[in-house]
Amino acid sequence: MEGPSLFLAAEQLAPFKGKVIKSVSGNSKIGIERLDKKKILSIFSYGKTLIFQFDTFALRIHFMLFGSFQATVNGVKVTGDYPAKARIPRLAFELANGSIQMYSCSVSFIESADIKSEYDYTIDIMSDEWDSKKALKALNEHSEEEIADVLLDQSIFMGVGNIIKNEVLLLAGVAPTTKVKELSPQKLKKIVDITRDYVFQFYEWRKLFVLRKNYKVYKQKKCKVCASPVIRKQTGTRKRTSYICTVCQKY
DNA sequence: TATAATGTTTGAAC
DNA sequence: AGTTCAAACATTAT
Repeated sequence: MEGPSLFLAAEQLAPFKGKVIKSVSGNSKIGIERLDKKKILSIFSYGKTLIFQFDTFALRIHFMLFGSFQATVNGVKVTGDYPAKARIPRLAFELANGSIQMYSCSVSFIESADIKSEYDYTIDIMSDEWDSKKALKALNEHSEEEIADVLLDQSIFMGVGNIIKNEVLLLAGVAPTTKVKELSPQKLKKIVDITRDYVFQFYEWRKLFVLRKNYKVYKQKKCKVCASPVIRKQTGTRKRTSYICTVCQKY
C-alpha cells in the first residue's frame, strides 16, 4: 500500500478518534492485549505507515505488499483496500461505534506519548508540510543513482511506491534507468512537481475505487497515452519492476 | 495453475 | 566492520 492509501485510511478511521477499544483480537504476537480498554487519542499516517496514538505509546501498522483492512463505522462498511476474505485478522478492534480488522500487516509498538511530534513531515509526500525544495536538493545529492531508485527512497519521497514511481515517470517522459545527473534542473523540478500532483490524483481515484482502471503504464501492455507497447523489466539497485512506454519515455 | 507483485526487515554471506 | 543479497512474511489478480 502506498502513501495516499494510508492517508485515506487515516481519514476513513477518523470516527474512532477518542474511542475506547472494548476488545482486541488477532494473531499478532507482539502482545496486543496491551491495547485492551485503551483510548485512541489520534489516528494518522506517516509515509506508508498508519499510526494509532495512545497515552504513553503508539501502534504502528505497515501493510507491506499484501496487507488490507476493513472497518465498520455506525453500521456502514468502510473498505480501505480490496475486501479481505474470511481470514483471521492480524489485529482487530471492537469499539463503541464500530470495528476495525487489519490483515497481513506488520504491527509494532512505539514507546512515545506523542510520536507525531517526532516525525519529519517535510519528507512525507502527502503532508502539507512537504518541502519540494528539500526533495529537489536531496535528488541532486543522489546524482549517481537511477531516478526510479531515488523516487522509491523513503527518506526523500516518503510514501511513493512502485505504482506511483512508474506512473510519474511516464507522465514526466523519463526512462526509469536515467541517472539523476543526466537530467536537467528543469526536468528534475518537473519530476518533483508531477509526483506531488500525482499522489493526490492517486488518492482521489483510490477513494472512488477507480484507481486500477486509471493506470497509464503500470501493469499495462500498451501505453494509455500513446498506445505504443509497454516493456517491463527489473531496474536499478532496488530491482523493482519498471513499466516503460517505448515512445513516451525518453530524456 | 503458476506467476508476479502497491514492501521492508533481518541476518547470513562475502 | 561494512556492504550485499537472499530469505522471509503473506495474498490475490491475472
